[in-house]
Amino acid sequence: MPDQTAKDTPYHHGNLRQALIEAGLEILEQEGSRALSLRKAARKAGVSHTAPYRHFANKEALIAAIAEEGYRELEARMRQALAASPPDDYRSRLTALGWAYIQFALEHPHHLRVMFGDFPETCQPDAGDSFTLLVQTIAAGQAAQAIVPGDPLQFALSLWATVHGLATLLAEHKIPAIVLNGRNTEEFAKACLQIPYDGLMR
Amino acid sequence: MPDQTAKDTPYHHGNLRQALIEAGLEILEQEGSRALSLRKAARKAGVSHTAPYRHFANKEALIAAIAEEGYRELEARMRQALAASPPDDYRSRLTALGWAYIQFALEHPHHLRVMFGDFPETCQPDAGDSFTLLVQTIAAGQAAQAIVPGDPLQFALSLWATVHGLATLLAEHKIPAIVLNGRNTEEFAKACLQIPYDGLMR
DNA sequence: TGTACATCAGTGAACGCGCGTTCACTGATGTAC
DNA sequence: TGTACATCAGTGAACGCGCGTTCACTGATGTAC
Repeated sequence: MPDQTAKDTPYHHGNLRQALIEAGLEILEQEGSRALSLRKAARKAGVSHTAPYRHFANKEALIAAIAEEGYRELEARMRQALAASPPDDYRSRLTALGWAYIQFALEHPHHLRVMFGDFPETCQPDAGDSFTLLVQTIAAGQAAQAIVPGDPLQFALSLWATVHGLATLLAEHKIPAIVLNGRNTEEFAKACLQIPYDGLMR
Repeated sequence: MPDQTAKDTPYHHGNLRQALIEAGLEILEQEGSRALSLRKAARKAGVSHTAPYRHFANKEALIAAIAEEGYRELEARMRQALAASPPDDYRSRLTALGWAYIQFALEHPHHLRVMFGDFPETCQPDAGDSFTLLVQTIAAGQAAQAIVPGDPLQFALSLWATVHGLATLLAEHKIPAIVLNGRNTEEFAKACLQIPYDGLMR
């Protein structure tokens, strides 16, 4: 085992793969996805610019790993949000899911961009699990007679679109100030989510 | 006036600014936003790579012009969609607006990306006019007692988010195949839009 | 109608940069005996 | 417990590339007289 205290730059990094992913995430947060490069991630991890090739076949592979990390984080947040909301209030439960998604987007806008388009075919929709979470919540709501009958997949996708759209528009600051109307983001986002619950038409 | 037929590469291009914007759009469609460069646009327009600086201060300025072109095109499509739908059926009118938006996204996914984030602070939300179109439609629907009372800005934003989310998810192929369930895109998208009209909760 | 000249549009060489990827290499690690 | 050696992780030089931007320039245009 190398003496990490005496010589704090051991030849073997120890966990370079994860360190590169985290370096990539930092670059993403600080400089955006266009600045993300293998060389910069290596530099940030304190390693020569060819070392990443021990762990990733090429640049795309690093990006894919970063995207996967995002899917995992997003799903974890959504699970936590569900766990923390009242078991029988499906309106709250759906809102909690949506708000968790939006919070992630606001905290990591560039990460979200890597996950959903921006890069080539790299990132497959591994968002599957978070989506399943939403479908299950809707199905449970239907079983409890709290949600209208109908295809839960279809419902889930419509809600997902609303939340995803809201998340990206908020994260990119594309919401006109007039609409926000002085409200904070949470208040505003949750108000937007109410609309598909109750419906617009009469 | 230069003899364009005898010598078809006149020294003066004529309308280089617009030609560069169109070259940029072609690059966007064919190779995506990461491949968009001033030099490539110049090459495509058949001009030296420094010529663009006569018309754009820098790369960002070209990108901003391309984004603006997109806002204009999107607004035009939405206007046409409104004009072509029954004046008193607000459900149809809203769906027409949404479907026009989604069609634009499907035909020009990379253009949409340039318009809504992806690039730095370049692109301001000049989408204002298309958004206004939506707000007005909702307000008219309320005046006609077809739409529930409430802040039309809030309603518009929620619908916009749904449509925008649907558009980006479809354009990036992030919709799980199970959800599409064999339907074509139009059918599917319009079904998604019905949900905020009628509401999920009961 | 013809000419001088200011103005404008486009040119091409040059700059410095960071990138992805390859290659032959060297240092560290751990396992078999 | 000690040593040989295969294996693995990281190095550093080198490649070729396309990029944004600058600069002094040249060719074309149109207007004033």
